[in-house]
Amino acid sequence: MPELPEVETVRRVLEERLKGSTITAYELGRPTFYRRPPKAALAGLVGSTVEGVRRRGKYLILLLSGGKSLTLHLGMSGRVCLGGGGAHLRFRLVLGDAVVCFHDARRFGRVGCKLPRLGCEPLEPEFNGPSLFRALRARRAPIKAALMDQGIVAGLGNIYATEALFAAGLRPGRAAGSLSGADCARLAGAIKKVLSSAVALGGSTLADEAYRDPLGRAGGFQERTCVYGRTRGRCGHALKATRRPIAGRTSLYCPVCQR
DNA sequence: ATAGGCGCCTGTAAGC
DNA sequence: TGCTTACAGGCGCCTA
Repeated sequence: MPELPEVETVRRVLEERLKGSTITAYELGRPTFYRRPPKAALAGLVGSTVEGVRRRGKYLILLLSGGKSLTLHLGMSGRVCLGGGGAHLRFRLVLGDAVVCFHDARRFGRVGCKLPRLGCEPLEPEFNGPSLFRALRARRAPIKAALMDQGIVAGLGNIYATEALFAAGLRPGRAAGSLSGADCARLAGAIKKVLSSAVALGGSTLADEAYRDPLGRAGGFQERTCVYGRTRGRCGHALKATRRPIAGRTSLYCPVCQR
């Protein structure tokens, strides 16, 4: 599912391909099927030039001329494709010769939404052991739920929260506020390491093929996971699932390596 | 303010 | 073989 590394991979391709292009038309998918983007988000779209593509957490932001911008969220199954058609078309942008399609089978994605309050960008320097410790100290929720809370850290979902907790040797069910400064330093480092390695590999394309970059290329991180999607950990130990799901998600961990 | 649960969705896979 | 059911999960909203 598109998390920070997948969205960042999409961002890089879009920025490279679209920067400097002017939007000549757009098209909405079946409006009875997909909720219409807010009118204000579409106003003045045609004629605007793409000045850059940003990412904030799991949100993509097209920066447009005239101080405008257009946000995209891929949700669970959203895919951005350069050119071509395909099923489940939600939104299409035409920029001269270039065409960008947003396909969204499960309809959890968003176009033109307002950004909610988001926490730290985990790959920025302001995210570190001390800032993570401050953000978690008063929390009683399980650490994994806190990591997937976009208002605390922006961009982590089930895959990368699971992998980061393994890398830091922490169990997903542990109360967030019980982590020491040293735990937080280790965890912040693990998050940066896992995310940057996943970005370098172009994200994760799982068995369901839900994610591919805008040129149709699969990611490579799924082959490097230690825990997620495995029955036996990369460490060689049998993995366990927490007795109850955390934040509604099955949560795998290694009972030997994670304490 | 925080935490937990539900509903939204459909494609895939497992189960009978 | 063909049907039904469970599961996947990001996020907004609701309640306590």
